[in-house]
Amino acid sequence: MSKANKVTIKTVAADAEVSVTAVSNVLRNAYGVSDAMRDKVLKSIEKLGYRPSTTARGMRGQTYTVGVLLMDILNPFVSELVGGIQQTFEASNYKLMFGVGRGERQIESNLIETMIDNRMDGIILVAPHLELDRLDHLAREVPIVLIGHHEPNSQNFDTVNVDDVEGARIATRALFDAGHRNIRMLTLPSNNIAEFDVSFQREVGYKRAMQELGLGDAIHIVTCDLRPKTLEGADQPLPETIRTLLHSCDKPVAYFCWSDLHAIHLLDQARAMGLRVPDDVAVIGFDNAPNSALHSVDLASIDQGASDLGRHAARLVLERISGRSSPQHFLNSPRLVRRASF
Amino acid sequence: MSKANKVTIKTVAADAEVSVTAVSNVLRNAYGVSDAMRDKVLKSIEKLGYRPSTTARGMRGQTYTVGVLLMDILNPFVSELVGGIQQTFEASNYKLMFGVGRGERQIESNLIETMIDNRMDGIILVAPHLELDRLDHLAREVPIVLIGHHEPNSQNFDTVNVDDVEGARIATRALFDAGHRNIRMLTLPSNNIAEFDVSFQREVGYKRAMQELGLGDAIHIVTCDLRPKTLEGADQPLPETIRTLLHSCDKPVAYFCWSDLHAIHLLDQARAMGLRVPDDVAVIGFDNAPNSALHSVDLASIDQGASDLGRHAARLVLERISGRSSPQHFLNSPRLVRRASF
DNA sequence: AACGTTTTCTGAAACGTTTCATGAAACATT
DNA sequence: AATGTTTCATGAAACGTTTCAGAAAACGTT
Repeated sequence: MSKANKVTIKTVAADAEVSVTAVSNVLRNAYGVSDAMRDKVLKSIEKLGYRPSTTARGMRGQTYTVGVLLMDILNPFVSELVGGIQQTFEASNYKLMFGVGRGERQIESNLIETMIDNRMDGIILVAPHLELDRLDHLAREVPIVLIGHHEPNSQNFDTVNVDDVEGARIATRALFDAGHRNIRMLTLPSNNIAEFDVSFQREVGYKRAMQELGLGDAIHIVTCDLRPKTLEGADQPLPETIRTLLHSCDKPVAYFCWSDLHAIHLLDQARAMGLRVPDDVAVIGFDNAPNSALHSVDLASIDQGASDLGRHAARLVLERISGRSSPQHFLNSPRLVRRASF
Repeated sequence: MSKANKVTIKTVAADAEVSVTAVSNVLRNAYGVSDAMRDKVLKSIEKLGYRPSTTARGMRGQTYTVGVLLMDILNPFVSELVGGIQQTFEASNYKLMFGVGRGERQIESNLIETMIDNRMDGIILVAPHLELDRLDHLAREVPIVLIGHHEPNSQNFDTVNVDDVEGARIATRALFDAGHRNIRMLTLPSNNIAEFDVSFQREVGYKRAMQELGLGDAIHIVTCDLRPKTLEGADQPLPETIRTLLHSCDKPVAYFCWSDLHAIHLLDQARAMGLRVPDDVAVIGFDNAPNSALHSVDLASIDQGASDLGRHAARLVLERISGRSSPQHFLNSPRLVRRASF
């Protein structure tokens, strides 16, 4: 590829007739550069179209790059989140790079290692499947902020979440207030769930609400897996499981779903089976995905304020990069978006 | 953060009692290392948990990292694409890093620069809004493969596409064969569209099919913008525009939509307005998004074979990294997925 | 005028790799 | 036994930054 005409910090220094150090100082607007100096250097940089090499920077100082590890790319929650993160970063001079973990521990771990190998200045992890000690270990190497992962007592990294317990409570109570007593929760199989997972926290909220409503004996949690990652498409709930579920349960029934990912399919299958919504089957989901607002879906859902979460996480990681070491744990308030599904 | 115990290539060399060069050679399995040497070194690497620093590598040789620039993250087509890319990369020892351009030229350009600053070994661009000369310029710095961007004669980079013209023809003819004569196309406003864009190519295919079917006089292309990027959520078509569209046109009408992104909303609004599908309004989309298969959507669509495209692009970029310089332009065959929407 | 501060600037070392030039050892060919 | 060829191993230079230690200049204070 390219050859000679590579413009480095040396080229700039020569052109501006100053030292290399001076250019570096201007670049990082370090202390002790005169206005005259800055002008000269900036002019040369502009003229030559100079861009500092991130790899070279990484050898000594910062890379001005932050890594974001996403579990899966098609989750609508993730899209909104990313928007929030980007918004905050636009105002900074840090760059964002993303990794896509596809929900597999091994890939996630590799990606985090890669980010560290790239000397990224900080890392935002979205709903990682990693244990506390592993996270603590990583946090010793690089500032870490978690989104969608509950470790409210961790000392070495920050967390940003919606109050999942409260969100589940709100949904469950809303179903109750609408007259439902046969209220179930649909979530992921427990073999994939740990206490720090959002779905676990939502189960806690559901159970707590049921107790409070005097329905402790009616607590009923059913599970439905996502389709195995085919790499051919998005994660989708297994439609057969959902059909069986709907066939086998007494009507009327109300479902609080851990995610719109499931809720939309539940609603869809219910309608396909000719069940009346919300009279026979009522549903409230979680995440308020864009598709939930479609007329032919019309799914009520708990909104996390994902872009808010993204903005907060971005702010926190930038704070940590500039020195903060005390942990912060942010909890957003969930909001019920009412639609005709209950 | 971390302190002394940093394990570098020197540490490994010392531990294995060999030269630094030897370790480097083993790492890149270069020519001329004895089995004994390799064993010793690998053992030390394993023991010490050594990982080469990508930034340091970038200073001289390769970084073993490939960048992927996505336009927008929530497009279902993108998700499938990424799956395909990742699948191919798993077998290599190259890593992937993603950038999200949100369809804005400025952000896209910055991200590409960032990837070059990071000395990435190759770049895959998904539907970028960049002109040929700019791309040619970039291709001199780094191997480039484009997905969803038609420059079939470019000499300096590869392209990977579905045959968009043919896809549009298939859809248009399918509507014709179903008895429709009032066949329109719904696409993006032309101010955002260039000849290299997939939507432009689909327009070409639509027009060509109409000509072939003797409906040249009935060619009718209508446009609908996507919602301004609020950063608060996904791109969505403007519902008002779509409603106006449906109100104002004679029925029965058939729409070929440039993307399911629009088609799903068109279908949704049609049903919300009480129009009969497919008798009053027939629709065929493009991309075969996962949601199109929902019972309450049931949208026929042109499938691009996105994961195939991803695999091809990945292969091509790896080939270019290992030296190929002649251009390759791959065209996938589109496939109509029949559903009740027409 | 002498002295201490502060500001502004610089050369050189350091970061962790890869690559280059070179040489020693082993092997093959006469 | 002498000579060429391959294989295997190495020390040192190079990559493009940041940072360290310190010099020169400007400024304030006595």
